[in-house]
Formats: sequence, C-alpha cells, structure tokens
Amino acid sequence: MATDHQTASTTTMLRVMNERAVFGEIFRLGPVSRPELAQATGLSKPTISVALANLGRAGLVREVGLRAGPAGRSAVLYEARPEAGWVLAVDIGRSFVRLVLANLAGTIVTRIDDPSGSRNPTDLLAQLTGLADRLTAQVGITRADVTLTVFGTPGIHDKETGSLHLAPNLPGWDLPGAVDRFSVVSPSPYLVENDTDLAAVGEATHGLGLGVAHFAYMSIGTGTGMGIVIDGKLYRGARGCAGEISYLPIGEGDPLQDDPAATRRGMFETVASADGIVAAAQRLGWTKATSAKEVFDAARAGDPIAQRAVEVEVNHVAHALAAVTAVLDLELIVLGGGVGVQGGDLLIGPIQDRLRHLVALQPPRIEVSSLGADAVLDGAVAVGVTAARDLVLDRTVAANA
Amino acid sequence: MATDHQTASTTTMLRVMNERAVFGEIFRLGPVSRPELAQATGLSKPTISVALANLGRAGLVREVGLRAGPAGRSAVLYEARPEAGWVLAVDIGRSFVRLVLANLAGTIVTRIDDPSGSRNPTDLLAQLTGLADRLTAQVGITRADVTLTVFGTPGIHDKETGSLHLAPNLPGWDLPGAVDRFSVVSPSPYLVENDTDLAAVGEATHGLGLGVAHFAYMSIGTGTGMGIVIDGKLYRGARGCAGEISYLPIGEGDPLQDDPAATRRGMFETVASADGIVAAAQRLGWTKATSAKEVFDAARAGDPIAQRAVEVEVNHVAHALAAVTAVLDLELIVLGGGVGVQGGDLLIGPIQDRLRHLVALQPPRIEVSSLGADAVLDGAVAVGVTAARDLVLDRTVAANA
DNA sequence: GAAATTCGTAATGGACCTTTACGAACCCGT
DNA sequence: ACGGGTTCGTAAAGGTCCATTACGAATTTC
Repeated sequence: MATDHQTASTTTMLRVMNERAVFGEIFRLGPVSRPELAQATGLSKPTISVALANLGRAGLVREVGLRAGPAGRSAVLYEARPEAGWVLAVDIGRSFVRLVLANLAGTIVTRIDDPSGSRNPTDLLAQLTGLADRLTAQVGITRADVTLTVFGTPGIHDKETGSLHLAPNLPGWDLPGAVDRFSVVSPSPYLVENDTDLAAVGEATHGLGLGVAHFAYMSIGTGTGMGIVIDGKLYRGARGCAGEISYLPIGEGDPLQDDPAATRRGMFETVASADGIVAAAQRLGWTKATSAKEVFDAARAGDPIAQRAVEVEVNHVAHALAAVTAVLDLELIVLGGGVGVQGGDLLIGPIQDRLRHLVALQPPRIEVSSLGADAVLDGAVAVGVTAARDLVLDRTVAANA
Repeated sequence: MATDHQTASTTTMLRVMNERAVFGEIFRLGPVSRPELAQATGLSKPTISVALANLGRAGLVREVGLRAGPAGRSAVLYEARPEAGWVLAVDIGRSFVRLVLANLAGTIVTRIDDPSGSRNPTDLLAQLTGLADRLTAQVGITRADVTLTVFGTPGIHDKETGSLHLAPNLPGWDLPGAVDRFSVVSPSPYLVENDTDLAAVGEATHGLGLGVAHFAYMSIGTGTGMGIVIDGKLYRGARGCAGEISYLPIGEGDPLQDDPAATRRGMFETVASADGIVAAAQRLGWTKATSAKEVFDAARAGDPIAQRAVEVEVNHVAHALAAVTAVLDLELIVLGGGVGVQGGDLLIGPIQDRLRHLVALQPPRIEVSSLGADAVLDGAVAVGVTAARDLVLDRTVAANA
C-alpha cells in the first residue's frame, strides 16, 4: 500500500488551500456572491472577502454586476476572469485535426477543424502551429498566451523516450523525441493523452459518465480502445497502456486470426473493429460488403446475412465486456467510435443479453455516447482546464510569497 | 469526473491534521524522538511537543526510554501505546478459521487457528465468539476492548441487504441480514472484506506488492479470484465484485464448459481451478488423477500427460492474464492460492512466454506469493490497523472538543 | 419614507504555528 | 572531576489566519 503518509501543514498553507477552494467554487457555481461562497465553502464572510481580494489582485477573478434579491442590499457577483488563462486542446484524429481554444471555465471560444494532411512529425507540427496561430488570433492573443496545451493522439505516449507507441497511423512519431517536438506548437506546458482516454474524460465531464464513479468509454471503429475512469479519475495503468483492449484474447478460432498480423494488431481489434465486421459479412456470403455502416443498414432492413454478421459482432463485444466486467465491475459502459455510434441501436440490447449469459454478475449499463466525435475535445478541454487552473493558482501563490 | 471539490479548512482542523501526521509518523518510524518527528513532519519542535502532549493525554502515545546520541542531551523516545487499540482479524477459510489480535502498530500478538466446523451462521458465529473470547483473554482484555474487527470471507459482501453473495461454501450467509450478525463477535465496528482482496492488501503491505502502485494478487486453488490494487489502494468496483475473474470468458470449447453449471460457476474457474486441472489430466489419459498437486508432482517427474495438463493450465491462466493486462496494464501479478503456490515454479515461465505471444504489450512481472496462507490475515490486519488508527484519533479529537 | 432585510467590512479575539532564546542534560577529553 | 561542546526541551514573543460580533450601507417592500 503506497504510504503517502499524511502531510503536516502550516497556517500559510491553510490560506492557499482555502483560496483554492474559493476559486474552485467560483467555477462550479458560475457568477456567485460572497455570501454564497461562504455558504459553499463553510468559510466566514470576511475570509471570503480576503480571498477574493487576493484572487482579484492576481487577475484571476473579477466583479460582474449585482444580484438583487427579494429584499436587502444587492450582492456583488464574482466570476473567473475569462482571460486569466487559455487552454488549447488538439485532437489529432484520423481524417481531421481539430483544435479548440477554451477559457478556464471550460467554455470553448473558437474552433478549427482541418483535414489531415501528411502526418509525419514535421508536416503535422507545421500544420498545427499554423492552426494554433489562426485560433489564437481570433481571440486577440498569441500562442505565447496559452496557459496549457493538451494533445489527444492515438497510441501511448512514452514519456521516457518521448515517443508514441502503438500508433501505426502516425508515421515517424514512434521515434525517440518525436513527441517532445509538440513544444513548438506553443511555449506553454503541454500534456499528451490517448484520444480514447480523453473521450472517457469527456463523457465523465459532460456526457453519460457524469457523476458515475467507475465507468469506461469503449470505442469501436477503425480500431478499438477503452478509456477507464475509476473513482472519478482517469486510470492510465503502469505504463499508460490501460484500456488497450485491442489485445483482449477474444475471437480465437475466428478465421481472421489465421493472419499472422492479427496478434500484432490485437485479437479483439482484428475481429471486432469495422473491417472485422465487413470480413465477417463477406465470409457469411455477402462478398461485396465494403463498410460496417452498410452492414448495419442492411441488418436493419432485414438482410439475414447482415444480421448474422451483427450477431458475430455482438458476440465478440459481449466477450470483451464480460472480461472487463469480471475484472473491473463497472457501473456503465459508454459506447463510442464509428461502429459504436452507428450500430449502437442494433448492438446494445443483444450485447446485454449475451453478457448476462456469460457472467453471473450484474452487468454494467451500456449506452451510446451522446457526445459523438467531440468527446475527445471535450475531454481534452476538461483535462486542460483542471491542470491550467492549478497552474495559474500556483503562479499566484508564488507571486504572493 | 467526480467533483469532490477541494474542501476549505479552519485553523482547528489544522491541528487535527498535524496530530494525525505526528501519530502516523510515530508508527512509521517506531520509537522516535521529538527532533526526529519535527524533521519528518516539517513541524517545529514546540508544535511536536504540544501534539505529543495531546496524544499522550488521550492514551495513544507514551514515553519509552531515552536515546543517547554521540553528544548532547539524550532525547526522550515516544511510541504508540500498544494497548491504545486492538484489531481483531478473522480469516474464514475453507478448512480453518484463523483469528489474530494485533495492536495498532500492526504487530500480531496472539493467534488461533481452528478447524472449520459447521459453517452456517449460527454455528460459525458461536465458534468465532468463543475463539475471540480465548484470544482476548490471552492478552488480558475482553471482546469489548477490541477497537475494530475485520472479517475476511469468500464472496461479496452486499451492504444493502447484509448478505454474502457468491460464497456457495458458506451456507445460509446469502440470506438478508446474515452478515449483520457478525456484530455478536465483538461490540466493535467491523468490516467485511473479500479474502482475496485482503490477500492483495497483505501483499501490498508486507509482501511483493510493497511499493508497487498497480498490481494484482491472483488466487488459484479450489476457486479463482483476484484482488486489485490501484494507486496503492484496494479497488473494489461498483458493487464490490471487481476481480471476480472466475467469470472471465476463457476456456470456450473446453469440454468442461458443456456442463450447464459451468456458467454459473464461471468459465475461467471451471477450467483453471484445481479440479479443472485434474479434469484436464483425466481427459488426457491419466484417469486416476485426483489432485492438482499430484499432477504438478508428476509433471516435475517428467510425466508427459501431466506436463500436457500443465500446459493446458498455462494456456488458460495466460489468457486470463492477457485480458487483465489489456484492460489494466499492471506492473506485477502475485500468484497465490493452492495451485499458484504449489505449481508456481512450473507455471510462471511458460505463462510469461505464452502471455508475450498473446499481447503485444509489455506483460507484468509474475511472482509467487511470499506470504502464503497468511496473506489474508496480514491484509486484514493492515486494513484494520489503518481504520482503527482513524477511529482512536477521531475519538481523541471528539474528546478534546 | 420608514421598516425590514441583506450585504460588506471593521474591530476584536482566539487558535495555531514559528522563531528566538535559554536552561537542562549529556558526552568527551583533559 | 570538571569544563567545553552539543543536543534536547520549553518558555516567551510574534505573526498569520480565521471566526465572531457589530455596525454602516444598500435595497426592497409596504
């Protein structure tokens, strides 16, 4: 058991803690009065006043009008200064790169979606830098004013070597130091997170995972992946590889597994991703099947071969979720990715039935993501905002010291 | 993301926090002087003195001799008063119940191992109450002086209904309210934890999991189970069913799965537990095989059928660990239980090889438990000690208020 | 326009911790 | 044995932070 022995504190640390609490409540409650903050934090009115004065002097908080009550003097409302910090969130997707700029409240101010060009480090970084320039210019700042940048990428970021593993679609990014070059996009500190993990955070912040302690976001599309939220926090695993469900040992005996490349790609991904569905349909007799969407549409129209292919997919996903349930006992699985979103209506019910037969435990709820493709960006903003708030607060504390 | 918004604090809470920190350091460092405590906590010497005075007045801490240094006045040493609190740990095992009494430092003072008799609630509780009486008498206290009791049981404790699920070997304990009857064993508060989970905590505290952030204890014996430690803390899952790997969908196609009871018992447990090994050996031609130990011994002696049966087991366990690795990306798997301990030498190497073929990720280290059957009790003591320390401290705070 | 109500802050006091200072206790060498 | 050097423990003083109380300011209602 990690012995993070309880740390002792001095009076000055107390004020820092309380200022942090006040700052957090301001975000949580929106424009808010002093009495409301006192109520929310349990601190006294004078203490709130002092904290607000400090936060205001540091440029983190500002007055924003009055609130008239049913009786009595109107209260001054406070809110976080939008320009106290900026978060740049970047989703390096398959066919698009998407960038948004958000303020510390998590409000997205501008956004650019740009088709992916060449994705080697040099070209991609040039593209991102240009887009970041355009984005920041739209709100009258420069890249240097960004507090924190979050990059959502496929694969696993190895901080030791600065390289990206398991991301075959990003050529050249697996070389040592490649990821470190993200620093050219903005001089701010930056975080690199797996895109599926960020989508899970997005669901936890704005989506179906709101208020759910333990859940996972399962993405099925061109590939497969899972972002796991445990105790409300993203779980990354010992080396950042948690949720790499492509490698679940599922689908043994399926003819697709005969391909020697199947193991390298991962057994589950080989059979359950979009082209696994297509291959299943072809094998079942629909030789001209080309896309998973097509298979789902045909199944909805009553085509028996397509329906049989969907059944195969259901079986694979149910096995994967059986493994996840046996290990993690989650409350909820949010289904995302191309297959998850397009086929969710066909899949969820049968998966739940199958799952109940596979494990004698209470299975998790299964639902289709409500955020769609924006889940990654939402998660990136959420991750960035919490980290950026800490950054600006730390600066304030350092300045007051 | 669970919004456990940072909580604000007042000055009085500061002293409580610091007293807690001092108390914790006393346990961590053993007999310790005031200057050492000041160093360890970062607090000043006078503050340490005040804290020790309070803890002493509450009977939690006492002086214990002097330490002479190379020069200068000798420092007074302090230690936790052994009789400040007692933890009763109970392991309700298959063929034995084991009870230990430990002080707040986690030192086991007395122990009783007693063969299991009838295991229905009434008989088992009578047995436990009698044993608790004997145990407490040995140190001159009564059951009423126990601060906290921890029961390690198979199955899952459902706090809503007070019943024990998934524990077929404890007849009658699945009825609502059965578990609540544990209160007759001692008037103290009590905790009920899954035995495998406790073993994981034991490994984390005294065993191979020491200092490892993310690992799991995998028990294979009569049944199968897994205790998962994430971020140094036991992970229980949404309903306490995390680590119920019996239900991993592994071994499909194995003839054992034809039995309709297999699903209820769990696919993995059916094929991989001790009798699964025996059945495999029988099917391979050794019809008079009776125990897993026998199979392992024969395999070591070179018997080809036994070796083949071990290979089957290796394959099943490797598949289970592949699933766990793909989902959780752990650093370490500690192997325990009868099969794990007796067959570990034969299993670990081949499992690792097989695992490397199944997943293209870096597999976890695999090692055999060094604690053996005591892991459960060690974990129960560890869980109980941390909870009991909080209890006695809370009482002190309440008394001082 | 007065009563009632709510807000904001000034003043006071208390709780906690640290720093400084000094006496107490102990070692060692002569 | 005794004095110098060193470490320990606590007393005194000072500073920071927060809560309570009190009161003036601002606003609504009647």
